[in-house]
Amino acid sequence: MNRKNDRAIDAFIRHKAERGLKSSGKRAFVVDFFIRANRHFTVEDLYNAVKARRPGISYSTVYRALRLLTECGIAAESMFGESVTRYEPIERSGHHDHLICRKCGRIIEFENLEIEKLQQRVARKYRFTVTAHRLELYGVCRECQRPARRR
Amino acid sequence: MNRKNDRAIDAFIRHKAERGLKSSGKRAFVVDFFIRANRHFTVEDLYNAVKARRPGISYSTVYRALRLLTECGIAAESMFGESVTRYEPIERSGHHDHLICRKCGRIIEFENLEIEKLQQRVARKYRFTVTAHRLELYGVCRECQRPARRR
DNA sequence: ATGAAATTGCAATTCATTTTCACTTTATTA
DNA sequence: TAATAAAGTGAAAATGAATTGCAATTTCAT
Repeated sequence: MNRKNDRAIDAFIRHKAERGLKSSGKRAFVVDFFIRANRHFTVEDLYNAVKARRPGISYSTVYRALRLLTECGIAAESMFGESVTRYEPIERSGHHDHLICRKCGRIIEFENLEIEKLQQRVARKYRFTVTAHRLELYGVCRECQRPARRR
Repeated sequence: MNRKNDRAIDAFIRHKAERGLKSSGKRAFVVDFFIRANRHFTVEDLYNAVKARRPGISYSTVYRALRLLTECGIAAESMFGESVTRYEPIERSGHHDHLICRKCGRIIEFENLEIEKLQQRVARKYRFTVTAHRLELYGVCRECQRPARRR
């Protein structure tokens, strides 16, 4: 949605102002690209995607942009037990969880409000204020099971 | 209690046999210590705890022991968005999830069968076979909220 | 007891990520 | 608009957790 992207970009601009940061075309490009893509990226993924459209942006810049995006609440880090960190728009991460196939690496997103409600209930029980959560189910996806399987 | 530890140790011995591994007092000590402690450790934690009781066991040995424990299903890796990996007995990890305080780092365990059931339902919907899962709620724990409440 | 194979410790290596630093760009002020 | 202070940048170096190579040591089936 454009609305959502605009909100994210506003948040980024606000964050820049708060921290006394200056503008930069390169960083803006990365930030914009990330927000518009609206999907998860590893740093490498994002770097390559950005490079394809606009060469001359370094890894450092991508890392630094991603850090800012995380700080201002636009992106969220997620580590699926891999060695690399993935980043995804927080609007999404706030509302979905993941099924992760250990065979092919596919990541399926799902959301389930009932589970989220139960999570809140658990937190309340411990007088815990939840600011973020992560739910991941690891296993084997449908396709990877195909070679005939009983049960 | 003892039953469970025995089962874990049996599993380890079985795994050793399957893979043609030999015995080693040092490794056995680490494995035993981990199983008996029945809690989560970072590699460093475990290394230090082991060293206190029995010096002369290297980091490498701890790492390698932990890898074996993971391979044979006794331990599970879990990364709480920190830079280090934690390991915990899988008997536990299979049945509980975590509340993680972002202020003090405290980790509270909880279990909730309803959530687990819902997870299974989600998996079924996607024809996904779940072999492991992870649910973490991040936020601020009860104690860390107490002194707060500023002006 | 022998010898093939596993284990160990240390150092070296890997790999993702972060930081440093010399240089460039931005933006505020004069 | 020029001066200037501060942020941004890329490339390389540094960091830090985890892994690995290797020589020396230990295990164990024979």
